[in-house]
Amino acid sequence: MKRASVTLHEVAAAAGVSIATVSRALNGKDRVSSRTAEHVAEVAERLGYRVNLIGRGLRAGTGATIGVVVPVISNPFYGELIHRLEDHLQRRGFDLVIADSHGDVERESDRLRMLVERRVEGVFVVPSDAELSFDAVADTARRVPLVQLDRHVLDLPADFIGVDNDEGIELAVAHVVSRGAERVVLVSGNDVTSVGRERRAAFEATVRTRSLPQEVNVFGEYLLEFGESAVRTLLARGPLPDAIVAGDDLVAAGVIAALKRAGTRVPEDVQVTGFDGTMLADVCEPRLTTVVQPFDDLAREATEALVRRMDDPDSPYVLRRLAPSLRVAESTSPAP
Amino acid sequence: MKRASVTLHEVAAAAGVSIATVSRALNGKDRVSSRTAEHVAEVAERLGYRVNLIGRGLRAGTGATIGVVVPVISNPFYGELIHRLEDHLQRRGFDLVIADSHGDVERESDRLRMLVERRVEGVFVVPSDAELSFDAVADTARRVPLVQLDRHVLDLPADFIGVDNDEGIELAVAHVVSRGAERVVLVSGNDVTSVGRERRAAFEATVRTRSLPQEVNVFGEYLLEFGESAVRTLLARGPLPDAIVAGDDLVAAGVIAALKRAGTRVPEDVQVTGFDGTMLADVCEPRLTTVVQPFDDLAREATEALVRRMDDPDSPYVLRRLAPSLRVAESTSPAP
DNA sequence: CTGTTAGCGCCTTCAA
DNA sequence: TTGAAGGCGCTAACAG
Repeated sequence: MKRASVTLHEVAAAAGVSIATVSRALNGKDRVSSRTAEHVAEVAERLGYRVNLIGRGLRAGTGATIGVVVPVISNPFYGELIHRLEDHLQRRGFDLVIADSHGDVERESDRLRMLVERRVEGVFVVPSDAELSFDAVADTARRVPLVQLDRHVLDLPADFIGVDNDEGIELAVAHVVSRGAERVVLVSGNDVTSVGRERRAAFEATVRTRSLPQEVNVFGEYLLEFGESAVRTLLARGPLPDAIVAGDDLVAAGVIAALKRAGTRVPEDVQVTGFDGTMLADVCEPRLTTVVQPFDDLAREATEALVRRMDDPDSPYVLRRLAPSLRVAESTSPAP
Repeated sequence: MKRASVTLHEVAAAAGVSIATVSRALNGKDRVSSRTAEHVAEVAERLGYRVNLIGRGLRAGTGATIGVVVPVISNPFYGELIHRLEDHLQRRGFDLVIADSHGDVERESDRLRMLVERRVEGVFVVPSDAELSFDAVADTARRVPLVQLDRHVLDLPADFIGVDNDEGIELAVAHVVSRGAERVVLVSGNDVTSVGRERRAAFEATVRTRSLPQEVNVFGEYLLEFGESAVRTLLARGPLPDAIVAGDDLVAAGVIAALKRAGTRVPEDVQVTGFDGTMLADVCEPRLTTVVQPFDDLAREATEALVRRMDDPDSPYVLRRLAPSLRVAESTSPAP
C-alpha cells in the first residue's frame, strides 16, 4: 500500500504541462484554456491528486484554521457551543481545531501555544481561570486574533462574547420569587471563573435589592457531584430554602437528584432553577426551569468578532453580553 | 499592532549566527556549544519567536495532527469519546482536529477530504451511514491511516473499534427479564447505522433464544424526541410492554419522560434501560439502568490501532469489540 | 495561454 | 561547532 501523496509535479508530468498550469487549472484561474483545464482535471482525478494544504498554507502564510480552547469538551454546554461555532466557521470556509484544557491553566497555556505555532488565523478561548489565565491568553492575543467566549480574564484588553449573567440570574430569582419563594439560595461555581463571580455578584445584588433574607450560598465546581454535595451541606445546616438557584444545568441536576433522594419534593418543597439551557434540562425530572443561553447567537457574534479582529487588529475591543431567556418548566411552582 | 511572526531568520540575524544554528539550538540538538545555545534561546525568547509548524510540517512532510469526524459533537456520547481521544493523542504528541458531519454523508465526505488535504497523520471516523459512507471512507482510508470508531461501514476493509453491541443488548435484556419482564420492546436507532443494525439484530436474536413474545419494535433516530414519540406509538398500539430497552441514553431519557407524562410508573409499570453510560443516565429520574461503554478503553484501543496502522500500513485489519458493562440503577425493578 | 522562477519557514545534509 | 544550500508543495509574478 503506497501512501506518498501525488504532488503537482507528478500531475504536471503526467499531463505534459508545467506545474504552474496545473495549479492554475485546478484552482479555476482563468488564464488557462478550457481544453488544458479539462485535461489537467482529468489527469489529476486519475492520479487521485489532492492539494496539500500545508504547502499552500506555507505559501499563503496561513491555513484557513481557527482554534478553540475549552475547559471540558464533554460538558454538554461546550458541546453545544462548539457545534454552533463549527457551523458558522464552516460557512466562512474555516476549519476548527479544538483543544481541551481540562480546566487546567498549564494545559491551557500549552494548547494556546500549539495553536499559535500552528499559525491558526484566530483563536476562541474559554479561559479556565479568571486571573491565572491572564499571561497565556494575553500573550496569545498579542500574536493572533483572539476572542474570549463565555468566560473572560479579568482586566484583559481583548474581545469577549458571553451571556448576560446579571440578567440571567435576575430572571431566575424573579421567577422563583414570583412563584412564592422567600428564602432563595445560590448553588454555583466558585470565583475561579468570571462566570462564577458574575453569577454570584448578580445573585447577591438582587437579593439585596429585593430585600430577601440573606442566605449562606454554596460554591464549588460546575459538576453534577457538586450539586449533590451542596444539598447535603444545606441539609446539614437546617431547614431547606424555598428555592435553589443553580449555577448551571449540571449542578441543578445534581441538586434535584439529591433533593429527591432526601425525600424532598421539587418544586412543592423546594423550587430549583438551572442555567445554560442544555439538553440536560429536558432530561431532568421534573423538567428544569432554566436560563437559556442563545447558543447560536453567541457563536455567530463570536465568529463576527473574530473576523472583525482579523480584518482590523486595531479595531476597538468588543465586549458583548447577549440576553438569555427563561424557559419555565416543572422544577418551579406553577403560577399562583 | 504588528502581527507578522518572528522567523528563524530574524532570530539568527539578531543573535549573529546562521539560521541552521538557531534551528539546532532551539531543537536541543547537540551539535551546538552550550554558550551559543543559551544565547540563541535568550534572543528567541526576547523576540517572542514561535516555531512555525506549517514550515516544519512542510519540511517533515507532516504535522503531528489527527483528525476525527463525528456525526454530532453536541451528543454527550461523542463529547465523552472525543474527550478521551484527545487525552490519549495528547499523550503521544498529536493534536486533534475535529469535524462535525451533522450525520450527513455529503458533509462527511467534505470533512474527510479536508483532513486528507491537511495531510493529517491519521483519521478517526464515526461513519454516518453504514452503506452510503462507503465511498468517502474507503477513499480516505486509501490515503491515510484510518480507524472507524463506534460505527462502521459495511464490508469496508478498515480498522474498527467499538463496543460489543450483542453483549450490551444481551446484558440489558437479561437484566430486565431477571427482574420479571416478559414483554420486552426495543426502541432504538434505525438501520442507517451499523450500531442500529447490530443492536436490533442482537435484540431479535436474544428474544428468540429466550422464547420471549415477539413484539413490534420501534425504530427511529437517536434523539430525545424519538424516545418520546416512540412511547406515543406504543401507547396507541395497546397495553405497554413490561420493559423498554432503549437504543441509547438519549432515547431512554425521552422514553422515561413520555412514560411519566402518560402516568406510567417507571420501573413499577414499565422498566427502562439505556445504552452508552453518559451523564444523561445519572440525570434521569429514576436514574437509568444503562449499558456502559468503556470510553477510555475505546479511545486507547482506537489510538493504538491508528498508531499501528501508521507504523505499518499493511498490518492486518483490527476489528475490536470491547465488552460493555451494565450499570444498574432505579429505572429497572429491584431484584426479586 | 503557458512556462520559469522565486520564495513562504523549516530542517538536514554536506562542507568548512 | 558552525554555515551554506537545497528542497518539502504550492502559488504569484514575470516572461514569453
